[in-house]
Amino acid sequence: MLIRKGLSEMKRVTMADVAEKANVSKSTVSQYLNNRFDYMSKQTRDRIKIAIEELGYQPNFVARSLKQKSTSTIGVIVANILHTFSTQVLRAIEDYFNEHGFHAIVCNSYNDPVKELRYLEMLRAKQVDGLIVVPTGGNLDVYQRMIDEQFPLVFMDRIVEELRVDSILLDNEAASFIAVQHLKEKGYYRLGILTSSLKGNITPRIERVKSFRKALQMFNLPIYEDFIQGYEQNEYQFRLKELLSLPQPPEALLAGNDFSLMEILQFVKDHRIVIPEQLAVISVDEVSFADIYSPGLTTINQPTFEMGTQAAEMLWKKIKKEHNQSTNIIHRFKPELVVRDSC
Amino acid sequence: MLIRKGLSEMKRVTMADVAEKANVSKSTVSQYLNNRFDYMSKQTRDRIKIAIEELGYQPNFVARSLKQKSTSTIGVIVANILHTFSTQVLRAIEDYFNEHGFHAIVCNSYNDPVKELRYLEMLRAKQVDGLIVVPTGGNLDVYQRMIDEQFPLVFMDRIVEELRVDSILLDNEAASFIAVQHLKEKGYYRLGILTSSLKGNITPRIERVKSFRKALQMFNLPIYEDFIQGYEQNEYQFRLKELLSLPQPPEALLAGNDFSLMEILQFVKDHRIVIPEQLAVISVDEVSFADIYSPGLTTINQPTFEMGTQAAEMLWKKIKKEHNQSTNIIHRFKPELVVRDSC
DNA sequence: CTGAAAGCGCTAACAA
DNA sequence: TTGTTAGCGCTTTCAG
Repeated sequence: MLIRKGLSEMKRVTMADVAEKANVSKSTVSQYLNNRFDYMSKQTRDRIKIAIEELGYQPNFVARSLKQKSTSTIGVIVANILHTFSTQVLRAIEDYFNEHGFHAIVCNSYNDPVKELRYLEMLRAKQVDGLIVVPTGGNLDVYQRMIDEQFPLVFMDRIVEELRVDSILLDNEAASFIAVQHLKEKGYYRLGILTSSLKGNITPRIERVKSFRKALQMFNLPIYEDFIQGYEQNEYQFRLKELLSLPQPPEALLAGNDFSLMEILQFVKDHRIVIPEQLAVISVDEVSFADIYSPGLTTINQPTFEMGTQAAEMLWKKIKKEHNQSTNIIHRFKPELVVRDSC
Repeated sequence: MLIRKGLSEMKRVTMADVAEKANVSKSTVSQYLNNRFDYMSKQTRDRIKIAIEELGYQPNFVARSLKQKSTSTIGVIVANILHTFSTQVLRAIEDYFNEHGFHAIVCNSYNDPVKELRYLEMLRAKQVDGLIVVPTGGNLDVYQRMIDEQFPLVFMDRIVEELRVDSILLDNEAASFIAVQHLKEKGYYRLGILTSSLKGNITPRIERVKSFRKALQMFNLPIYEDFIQGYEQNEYQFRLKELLSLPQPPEALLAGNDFSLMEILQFVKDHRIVIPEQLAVISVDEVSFADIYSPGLTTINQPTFEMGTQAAEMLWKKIKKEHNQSTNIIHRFKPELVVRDSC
């Protein structure tokens, strides 16, 4: 892999070195490396093989990328890799692209459009072949330019109304409907949904809240606006206290995401509330401990792997030009109800 | 960003286009982009600025990488991104490198040396500037060559005896000692440790089991070999059944990792065992639900962020040649006991 | 203060 | 069947 020169001078082995050693030209070596054996004599092939092994030659993909205008690398920008949703989706994307010899550069925007912009620019400068992103909602102009250029792009989890981009989302309406239907069947009457901050227009939160209301109507249940809330991180505990101290508190709560579920469970524990007798609980997003918690937690699961795989496949087709770039299909995935004992 | 040619021909804007438009040479544009303004007249600077904006020029990092032999990209190979440990470490690495304008390509080896090898080769071919890896234990020759070449490399979580590589690990001995000490103080006498398969020589598992025995000796507690086990994934439940059906079952169990903890809690739930009265539980690795579980789970936490940051910093110094490449310091991080109610 | 020219390592016509 | 040649887009001496 390295050629020793003089005492300690090192130099990377290049294709030229291989060519020289094998007594052929660079282009022949290039042919060899790209498996174009069609017109190559067994002899030269062997000579090249030996030369490569003896020198420990390893191709320089960067040079190849420059020439071919393709890096076999994609970029993925998620909000925060610490969220289960992100990791599972990432795993699926990873697995898919690795099958095709591609790699992924992973970035966290932390929901900050400024960070997002920096990543977008660097990733494009690094010539990634495509991008899968959970968009913050900012940087419309940058995305629009990408769309105009037909740059392969797929959004996940969120919709940006102004942009025509194919997007992968949960069918959030179905999630809310399933929850309400299940709760009604179980005999609960005063239902609520609690999720993270509604500021910032995060699609899944907005959609779940909105369609929760719609579902209540549809199932002829009363709508208590107090029970339909997006809380800031630090207000959950005292707001829950208020909520459950009401003369007519909610009988059942839908946690709009795993974070909200944790907060609810924290409150339940601190106040020795019995689930489901005193408060029924159901949540969107599976959590690792749904099974082992007592009582088992009824959850509405997102098919995260399928969603990640689908995003990857769509991007792949765009990269390979097998797919029209400028569609904006919203792919909705059905959530799945897993009934346990919390409602 | 694109120049329209004829009817629909598109062409990426290059430095040459900017140079032409601004009436300067490519090298001047290059100077500009690299902030070498020292000897540049205000005029040319402005002209270049305008030309860049009007053309929507974006530098091609690949070309730059080829010339400079540095990609500002590192590779990270973890066993499985779905593990909490991996995500947290990854986050820390990400954050650190982004501060320095670097990006990370993330790969999952799934503990498979063959996959690991493929990744190593591709990442090197893509000319990453350094590598952080949780090694499978295979591919010794490849790593040895990297070491010989002084390629920036840091290991995490596992030691490969045969290789001189700087490594970041938990002080596993301390973890076992803390557990045994705490359990003894709480009055438990018959102690056990359960962890994942001991085949495959995975450092943390081996070390935790080994030092658990040592700790028992040190604290004058009896050693029951039956209670010191590495189970395969599918045998936990029936082995636990055997274990807890013994005339003298363990009074307390240390879960060697989060996976083992889940299995224990599953068993506990299925058999209505009361923690800590019938069985005390403590675990290495924090889990998200330690607080909200009833009873709260006493855990021995790894400082994952610090570990990730340290790995990143070490790699950074090696990349920047501020650090000797060929040391093999094992950095041990102290775990932290968080007492809750499960023992 | 700016430009000319060589070259990073590889690919791909086109020749031979 | 193999070699020659001309770049890919950028950086970097070295001249001017």
